[in-house]
Amino acid sequence: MTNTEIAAIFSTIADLLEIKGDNPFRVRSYRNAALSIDQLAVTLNYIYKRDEDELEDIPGVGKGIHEKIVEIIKLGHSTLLDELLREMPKGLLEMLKIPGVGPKKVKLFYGELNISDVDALEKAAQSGELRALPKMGEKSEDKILKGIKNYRSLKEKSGRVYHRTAFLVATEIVEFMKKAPVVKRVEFAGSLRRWQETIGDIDILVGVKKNKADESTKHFIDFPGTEEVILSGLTKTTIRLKGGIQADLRVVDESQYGAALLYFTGSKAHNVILRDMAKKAGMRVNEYGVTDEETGRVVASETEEDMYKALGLEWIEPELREGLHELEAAKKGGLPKLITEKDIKGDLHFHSTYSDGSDSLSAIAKAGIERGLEYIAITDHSKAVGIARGMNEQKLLKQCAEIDKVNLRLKDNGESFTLLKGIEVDILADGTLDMDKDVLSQLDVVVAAVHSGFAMDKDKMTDRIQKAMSSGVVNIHAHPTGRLINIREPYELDIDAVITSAKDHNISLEINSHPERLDLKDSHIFLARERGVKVAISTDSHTIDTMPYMSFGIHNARRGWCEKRDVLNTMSLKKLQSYLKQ
DNA sequence: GCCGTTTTCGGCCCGACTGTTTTCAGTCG
Repeated sequence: MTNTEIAAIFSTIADLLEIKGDNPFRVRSYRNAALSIDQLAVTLNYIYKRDEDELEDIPGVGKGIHEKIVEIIKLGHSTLLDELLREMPKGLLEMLKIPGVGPKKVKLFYGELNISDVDALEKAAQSGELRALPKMGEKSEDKILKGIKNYRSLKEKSGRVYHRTAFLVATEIVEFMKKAPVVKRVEFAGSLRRWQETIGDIDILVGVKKNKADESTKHFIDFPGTEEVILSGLTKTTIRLKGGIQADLRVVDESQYGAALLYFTGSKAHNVILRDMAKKAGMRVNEYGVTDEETGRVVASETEEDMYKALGLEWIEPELREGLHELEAAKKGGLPKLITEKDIKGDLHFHSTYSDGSDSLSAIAKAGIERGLEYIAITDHSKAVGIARGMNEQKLLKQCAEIDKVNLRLKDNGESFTLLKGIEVDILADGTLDMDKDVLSQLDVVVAAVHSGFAMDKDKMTDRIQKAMSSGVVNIHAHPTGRLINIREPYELDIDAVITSAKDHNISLEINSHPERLDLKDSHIFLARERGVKVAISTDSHTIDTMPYMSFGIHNARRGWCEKRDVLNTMSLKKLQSYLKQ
């Protein structure tokens, strides 16, 4: 069973215990453990096999959850969950997903009216049965009906959107908010600012001059993309946009902007740990500042730097704020110096008209120069990928000759830009490469990837990739897990073993920057980096229009704690060429 | 159920908004 599946079991246990009215701190423990397990870079199964007791090194996992993990690994299910599901129907869990319906309401509806799923809840709300219950009225019924409608339309779209999708809308909102004269500062916060791969809703933070909150709220509601105002108070407003995404606005006094930005950037786990640390130091942290408990004086609020500093911490990059190791590192002054956009010197995965790309070699070179790159590796598909017009040996050699010509012309024109000869060669089902080795060894860079046989079992797939890695000609292993976010699960793979092989054969793992791929994902990047494996941040562009996607890969690398030295394509052309030759 | 620079018990982040009530519980982030 995967970490995500085991995390889901604990999360479900937490929901059911909460409906039952169990100790809220026990509920929180299961929820924390679920979060922590889902963010883990190694599999629970791997830890269990290596040394069972190490399970308790996972934050939020103690004796009780340790035992339950072992039970799930051994039996394939949890007896506690089975028991809870005998007491309460599964449909109650779905009811929790309706906005405005929480555990107490679910318990009330189930206990008093025997409502056990969303359909029954809808009927009861329509017939006006719910208003007979304590603390329920007509408005509550309306709210639930609306909530059910939204839940159903979102369910079709999986609820979370790609970072890029949310980013484009959020940028529009930010620009719109800047037009209001009362708005002194505005930016997006939340998972968007942390560059999480998918986004649940958009958080916008606005700083205004004293007592000007309502003007900015009015302006926000007038955003042309607004479909419906869900709630609106003095400092907090939520709207639903026409595409279905929800956007939250928070308005604070500009003198408290840093405190609010820190708070609304999160993550929740980061905030919880931060507040706990503050508490131990006699301070209280909220969205308005850091307060010294003893004197009652606010000691920081204006900037994030001030906030962290007041707690004895370095400023932490948003991408690191996941409540994993960053606060400990900040305390010791041991935060990484994250890679930035300007560290990138080239792109090592690019398709041209020689396979399924839409631009010519010279157009790609021109675009590379315009973006200030030193090099782009042309890596078209090999023949196994028929649908992408993959190349045979002959065509590849022909392409190499044209690359030489383009490079000569660039040199004559005084350009310091080079196209590298490369390929994205297929790793066939048996682990051999889809191209003659003698031809491959003539190239500057060989990118290898799996494009078929995704349903292979875990051991076979792992062997297949390891065999390709030991071929002696591969430099980069592309989109290592094959996932498409929200579309296709990664293929079964022992990522630990693949990272070890990459290290043994000095192969770089790709961070594919396409917003639907982001493969490797953040936690695997962290693991690779820890083991000393370099990553290559590539766009896998099929048109020059997607070259800006590099930015998504960079932020993903930052989420994996990558510094400049961890990334292959931060090397200058000269360095890279001698590195690849070795 | 977890956790420990006030350790093995007694805590556990903090505040806004809503709807239903007359002071607050429930939900959300």
